[in-house]
Amino acid sequence: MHATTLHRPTHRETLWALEEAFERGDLITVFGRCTVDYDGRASSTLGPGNRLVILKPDGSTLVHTDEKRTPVNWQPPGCEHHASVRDGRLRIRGTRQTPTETLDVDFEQIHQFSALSVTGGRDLDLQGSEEDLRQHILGDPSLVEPGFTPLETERESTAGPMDIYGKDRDDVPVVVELKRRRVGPSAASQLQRYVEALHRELGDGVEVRGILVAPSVTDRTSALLAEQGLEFVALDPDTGQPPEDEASGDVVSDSEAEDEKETADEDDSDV
Amino acid sequence: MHATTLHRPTHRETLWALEEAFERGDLITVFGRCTVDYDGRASSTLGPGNRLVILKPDGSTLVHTDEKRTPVNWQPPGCEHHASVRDGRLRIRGTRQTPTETLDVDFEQIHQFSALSVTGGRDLDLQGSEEDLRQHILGDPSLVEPGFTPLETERESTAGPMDIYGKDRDDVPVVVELKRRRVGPSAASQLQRYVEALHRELGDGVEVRGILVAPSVTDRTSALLAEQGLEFVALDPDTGQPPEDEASGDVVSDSEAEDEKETADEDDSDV
DNA sequence: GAATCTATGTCGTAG
DNA sequence: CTACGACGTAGATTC
Repeated sequence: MHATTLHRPTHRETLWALEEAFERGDLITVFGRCTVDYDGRASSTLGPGNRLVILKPDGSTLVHTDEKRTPVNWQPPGCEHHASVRDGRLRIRGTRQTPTETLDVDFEQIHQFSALSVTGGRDLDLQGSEEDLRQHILGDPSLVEPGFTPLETERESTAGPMDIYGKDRDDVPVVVELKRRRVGPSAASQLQRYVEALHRELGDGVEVRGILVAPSVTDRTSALLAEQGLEFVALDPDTGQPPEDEASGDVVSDSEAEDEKETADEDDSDV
Repeated sequence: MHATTLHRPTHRETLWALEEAFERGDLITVFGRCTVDYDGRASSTLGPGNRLVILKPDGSTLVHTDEKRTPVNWQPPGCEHHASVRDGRLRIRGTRQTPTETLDVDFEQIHQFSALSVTGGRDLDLQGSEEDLRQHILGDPSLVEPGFTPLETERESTAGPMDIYGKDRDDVPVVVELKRRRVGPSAASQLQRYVEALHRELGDGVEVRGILVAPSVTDRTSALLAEQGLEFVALDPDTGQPPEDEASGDVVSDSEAEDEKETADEDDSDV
């Protein structure tokens, strides 16, 4: 692990440092006053200002201002970084193909340069996804409704793959569409497409049910589902259980507060 | 403008520096070996590794590894930053309400701390958006089809607002849905929802046309549109013209190459 | 590569 | 606040 930092380097010093950092595969940050030009799927220009530019060894490029989670300009992974000095000014260019896109960062002044070696520990363990919800249901299909039997996941149709395909207690085909959060109209339409595709596949005379499973649903979407003869089942992706009624108050255990107290002593400090 | 950097600071030194930086409203970067725990809409844990942590004065928090454009963990704007030292270890916590979410970054080792004052120049000028496409069409409605007359944009319906509402040469109502890029099935469904809503509003006997305008369309979506009696018009959001046939080769002007040559001299350098 | 869908999507805007 | 849709969405998966 190493971290090199240059304070107020010249444009040319930064170019040298960039060359070495590219070579080492470092994660690079450049803080300075710059303009940004992007051209590709769309195009944009950004006037002069102080920004934090991040260059990752996988080709990702991020230009961050002091606001927002999303970079003001960027380049996705796989782009090629290229730095140059023209008329004494540093330019960092990121280019990619398919689609052809170019991002130019032109520096007026460089306040800080850093090259950081970032390695290891990249795998995230995430819970509460749509996949979790599916596992809950496959483990206990009656969560959808008593007598429901899943037959297939990702079953193909002309409208694309459906989340869960199965039959109800009366052997009526059922399409289940899962969403990890409150659903809007697009989810109802998506389910509708699958139901229609199955209708065509199995014959117009065959009944096909469509069930949308999500923690909750908006009013308009609820109406849309009713119109289309689709059903809704409320399930939480974390627990696989029907979500708490919003009227019920939160029950908070006091164990966490005790932990805080235990670890606090005069050597500890807060900001 | 200022930029303070600490090289291999202690956890406690970093805490002090954080306090001052929060106070000043700086953009903060902390590079170090850390673990990350997130709990909120979903929940996740991330084992030890070297990462770049960015704290913005608007409350945004980003944890970046050496890969991907998207941070491995984050907190959106509006969250509150809080730093503390427990048992000699720095913890940075970001919390927000609605929804309740907590992000904890626990440091084993801090390789570098920086506080940067980032101000001004935040306005981006972006071209080639859906709004551009709309302007092209309103300026020359015949781009959709000869005789088309736009009557309203963002016209409300029970299915939500439609991009352009108008009439064709025979006074038949037309819903136009705009997309800035190649469209998939969801766009067809969206248009279908609007057409159905208009049908109900104007009476089932009234003919309503739906036209999807985008640079191109996938095959399955094309079939979906045909089934539903919807139409497609190919237009490029940049030019407002029918997109080039993919068979036609790119015509590249050589002016850029000349520019490069002009500005290149022995003082200039590339990486 | 193209197509399709999920996402702790994020972001803007209207109600 | 919520709802709804756009986004240079990014990212994963499948074909």
